[in-house]
Amino acid sequence: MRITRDQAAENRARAVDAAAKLFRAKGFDAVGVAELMAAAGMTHGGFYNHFDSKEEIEAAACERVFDKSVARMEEIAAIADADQRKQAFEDYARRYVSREARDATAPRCPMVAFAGDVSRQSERVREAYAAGLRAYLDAFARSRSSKPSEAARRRAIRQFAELAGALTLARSVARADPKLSDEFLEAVALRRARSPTPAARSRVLFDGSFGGN
Amino acid sequence: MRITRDQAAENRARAVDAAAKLFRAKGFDAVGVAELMAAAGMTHGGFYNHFDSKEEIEAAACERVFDKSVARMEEIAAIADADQRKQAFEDYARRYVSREARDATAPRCPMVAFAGDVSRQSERVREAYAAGLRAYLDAFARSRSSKPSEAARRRAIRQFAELAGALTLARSVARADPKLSDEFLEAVALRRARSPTPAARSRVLFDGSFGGN
DNA sequence: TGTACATCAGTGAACGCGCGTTCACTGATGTAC
DNA sequence: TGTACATCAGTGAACGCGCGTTCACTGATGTAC
Repeated sequence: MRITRDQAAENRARAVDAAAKLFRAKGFDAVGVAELMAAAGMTHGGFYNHFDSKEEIEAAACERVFDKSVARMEEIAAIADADQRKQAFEDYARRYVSREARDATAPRCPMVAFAGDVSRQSERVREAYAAGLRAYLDAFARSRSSKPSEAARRRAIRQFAELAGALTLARSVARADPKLSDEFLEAVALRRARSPTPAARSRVLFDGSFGGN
Repeated sequence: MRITRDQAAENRARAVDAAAKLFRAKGFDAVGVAELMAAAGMTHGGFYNHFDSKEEIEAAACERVFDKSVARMEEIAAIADADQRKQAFEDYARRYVSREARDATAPRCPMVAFAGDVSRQSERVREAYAAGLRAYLDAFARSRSSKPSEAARRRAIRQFAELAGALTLARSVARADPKLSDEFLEAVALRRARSPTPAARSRVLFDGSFGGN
């Protein structure tokens, strides 16, 4: 039964949304076309009306995830007042390594979700990922500092590597060793604190889990 | 045709070795039992003489990879002279984010190879991974500093997150954007240099690629 | 605006394929005497 | 030490299953008059 063009476009968008979430949660290869279409409220047969292959929805979903992350980072970079921007950035970083971010089934950060898998995916997906990472990192560096320089960019890259690394490692042992997992989050969240009390430590992680996801 | 017990034990060990390499290169799910056995010079039918399931060889391979990494880290931690130990540790860190490490098909570091996938694997594999990460991180912290303290451990964790994060990110865009990939390696390798010349930069990355893999 | 028909988004069965696992079989090894 | 037989590591065919992809079909939509 044929449906309206608008309805068809909505159906495609729902499939990409479902893919964005499922791929982040389980990885590209562990999610089948039938599962994607079912999550979008359809059956698998119609998949190829919208996409020429599974590869295409992988790339589309990857772009979708990056679009959201980049938009969020751009918002922070766009804050005119330097102090306010710094505050917004630090809030972002604190939430990035919060328990809530770690315990989410599907990581919000495209790098945490995809970095390990993407080099084994098709060129199309790798290109979408690389373009996304470039845009994200640029916005990240601009959010951190208003004066662009090589040194500032290197500091931004190092800080992002630290954040993404810590969240990835914290997620990797979240179930098997929750205490070790917490250590990864705390070590990064407490970056600037000298010798925090246990209370301060849990406050940082608790606050980090607030403020939306 | 029956073979000697020693030969059988060797065959099992070869299978685990092959698995350690193939799983690091392609991830657990992308390597089949038949491929593992073929890499060890056998056919797939005999697999269940050695392992009760694919899960078991995944856990065994994970342990094997960690054993090597932990042993290497322990060697550094065991160096009595503080200056020599510091030097050995810095060499290790520099090689960790070298181009050679990035371009290796199978990452040597178990965290870089497995962190993204391990939370989706069976409990057996997750436990093997968590035990390995605990041992590795302890040795890493001891290599960095002889005076154990909470703060020193947090610094060690942060540095390891930075190293593993940078290598993971560098690998993720190695083919699609080699320049961006280099930036991740350089930003971490040049950590202590203030404003390095391009020559110094490439020297660091070049030296980093020496000293064995 | 109303009618007639071509279009095409979605359905569900079917395809070939590779996966993890099982199994009957082989024949040299390990063991009992 | 020599013989007889049970053991069992390795082989390769076969299994059920889920995957990505294809296809004949359906029927409301979009279009031409």
